[in-house]
Amino acid sequence: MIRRSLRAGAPLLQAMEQLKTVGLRPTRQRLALAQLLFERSSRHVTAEQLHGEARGAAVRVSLATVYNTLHQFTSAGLLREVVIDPGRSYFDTNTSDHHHFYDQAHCALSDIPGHAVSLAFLPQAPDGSVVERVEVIVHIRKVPR
Amino acid sequence: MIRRSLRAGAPLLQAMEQLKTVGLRPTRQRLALAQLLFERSSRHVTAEQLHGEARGAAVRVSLATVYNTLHQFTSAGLLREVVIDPGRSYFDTNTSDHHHFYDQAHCALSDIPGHAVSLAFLPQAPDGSVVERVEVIVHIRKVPR
DNA sequence: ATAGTTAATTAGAACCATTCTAATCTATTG
DNA sequence: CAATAGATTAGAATGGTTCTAATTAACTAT
Ligand SMILES: [Mn+2]
Ligand SMILES: [Mn+2]
Ligand SMILES: [Zn+2]
Ligand SMILES: [Zn+2]
Repeated sequence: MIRRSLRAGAPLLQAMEQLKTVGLRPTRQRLALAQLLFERSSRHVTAEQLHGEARGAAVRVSLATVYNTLHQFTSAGLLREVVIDPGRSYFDTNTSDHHHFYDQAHCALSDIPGHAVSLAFLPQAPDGSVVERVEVIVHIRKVPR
Repeated sequence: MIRRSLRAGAPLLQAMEQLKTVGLRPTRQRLALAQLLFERSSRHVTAEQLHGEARGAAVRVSLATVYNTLHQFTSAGLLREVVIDPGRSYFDTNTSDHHHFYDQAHCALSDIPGHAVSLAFLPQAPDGSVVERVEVIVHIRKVPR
């Protein structure tokens, strides 16, 4: 018990810190979801997936709260929403500048480091608007080896 | 009446030609939708929008047929599906190599010619897969002038 | 032209990810 | 320890999309 708490202490404290700095109350549910999301690196999860993981880890949390939390984390800059699949949103724990490979047949997203793609634009943004973000999606397909 | 038929003849024949070459029966509904889609250049429409236009043009067609037709046209290479908005698919009449500006606040899509964007890749596609298409989405935001 | 065959259309139901509601609970503050 | 603002929740509602199975229309062979 004690040993487990001690081990779990570091990521939990880190999660509390994160939540405090973005002005969200560190509730049991948000702390648990933050740990599931951020203890591994670079994840692309759907709300249903994360809800399933929470249940699997014996964390009692409603699907509504999972949705609320994912959106709050996104607004706070802790997550990024990736819209790539009609009718399903992915949430990306990698908020650094990067792009994606996407295998549509397998609904599989993987990262491309931002520095690995360079692009030269001619077109200005339409008059009266400003560029917010450039997103590059490389659609790939599995082939027999 | 006659004058109208004669004028409408050209695009209608063109639409029949298109459908025939992709192996789809030129039904009243598909011909009407093809005309609505292709008589103007570079459109980005949702199924509901196109259905509304058809109704406005006194074309009797069900929403199910609009969906069927959009997907068939997409499979046939006459349209391209653009997934950019969670829970809404756009169909693009421009099937040439090009990219998009997207104003999320106004759900407004506009084209960027393919030749206006050049990119230098370092990353290979993951092992056992091949690049199918590279999609660039430039997220823009309207600013006060 | 006609009949037979195949494909397309349709209304309405079903689906399903997501959002909403309003009641309950919890963290925070004084 | 109140009082209050904020968070969670079950379950209903939403809305774009897909499905179903019955009807209608296009095509093919005669
Ligand atoms: Mn969202
Ligand atoms: Mn689709
Ligand atoms: Zn990513
Ligand atoms: Zn386009």
